[in-house]
Amino acid sequence: MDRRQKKTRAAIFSAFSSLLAEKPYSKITVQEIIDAANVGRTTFYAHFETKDDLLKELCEELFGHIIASAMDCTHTHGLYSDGNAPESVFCHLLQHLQENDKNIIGLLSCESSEIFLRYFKDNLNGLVESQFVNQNRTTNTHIPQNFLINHISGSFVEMVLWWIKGHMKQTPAELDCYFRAVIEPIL
Amino acid sequence: MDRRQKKTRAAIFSAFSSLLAEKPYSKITVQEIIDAANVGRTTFYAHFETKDDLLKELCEELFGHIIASAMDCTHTHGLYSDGNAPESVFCHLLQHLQENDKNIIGLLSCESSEIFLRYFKDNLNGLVESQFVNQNRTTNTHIPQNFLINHISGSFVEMVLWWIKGHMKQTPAELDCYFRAVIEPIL
DNA sequence: TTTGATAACGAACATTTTGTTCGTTTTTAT
DNA sequence: ATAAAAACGAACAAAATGTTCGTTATCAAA
Repeated sequence: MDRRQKKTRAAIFSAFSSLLAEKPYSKITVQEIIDAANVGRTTFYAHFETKDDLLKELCEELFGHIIASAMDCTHTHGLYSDGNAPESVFCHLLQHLQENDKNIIGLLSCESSEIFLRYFKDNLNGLVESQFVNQNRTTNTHIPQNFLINHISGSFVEMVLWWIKGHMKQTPAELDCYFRAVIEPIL
Repeated sequence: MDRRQKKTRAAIFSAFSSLLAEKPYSKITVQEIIDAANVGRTTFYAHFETKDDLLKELCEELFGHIIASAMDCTHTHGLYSDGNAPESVFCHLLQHLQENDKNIIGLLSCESSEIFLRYFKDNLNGLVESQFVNQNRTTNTHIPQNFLINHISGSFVEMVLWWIKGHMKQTPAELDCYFRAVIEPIL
């Protein structure tokens, strides 16, 4: 990709993120994004069709990154299969979040966080599912597998939201411990 | 409240709900709501400040109803404290949803369902919390109580979403059974 | 270092949406 | 029957959207 394109793309993402920190998504106008990013009106529309499109692309950049990294992680360690190794996927994810790459925390704690959470969960669902099918599970056969998958990824995302809303007082390891406590008993 | 006010309020809510079934919240204009509801522009703005305000009021009407009814339910039965009575609060909630009063299912299955889910969860959190404090719990003291509260209401809401997205194949009793299976082990 | 391609730019534009004002008509509650 | 209040519609300014077009600046590759 052309260096200029990368630059404006980054500028728009950055401006958009900043704006999200101060006002809800619905109140942000394209004009404001343009001004904050210091790009021409035409340029904005050359990159993104609409504001919604911009949001979608930002999410893909954000979560594609994190989930891909977690995917690698699951190749070596299972979901939670091998004892209590701190290298569990969920702990890995939490650490990744804590590093706050691309200001993901800012976005997950802004007024419009639900939008991002939904993207997050959709991506996570795929990851959890891919892990589940590789596991030969014996218990709880009366409960649909995709119910469990949904429960796990849903709970995780809700936990992350709780964590961030409480200003991230806990360490990833602590959180992981909590999460184990509510998930492992049902596996 | 004046009969005329009730009528226009209902007409606007109804029109808004119908529109949500066909397009996402962000793409719905006040003009469309006005046209669908057959009310004057001035009238709309006499009732609601903005589209967001309309959404908020609708949610309050929807969930205030359901949660209040569930609150009554918790006075007789505890959260899940008394064995496996089918009259548990969660089962009650699910039944209430299934009745589809005020087309709540339509709203929870539309493209913009996340918005409603968030309101739902916020209301539910209060309900779960009020039940928790009345319980003298002994186990899992190392896990923060509000983590558990968040986990329970979060999981419930995610389950409801999963249920609706799968076209509500399960009965409320079945769902309640699944939910018990993932929640009771940690209580 | 030239050069052809392409990205960014800004000004201008029609169109849509928003939110408000005001005078009139209709409906309500008493 | 009547006074109060609600609904109405037309008209309006202001703001936001999305597109066009000709110009300028930057890039990548020869």
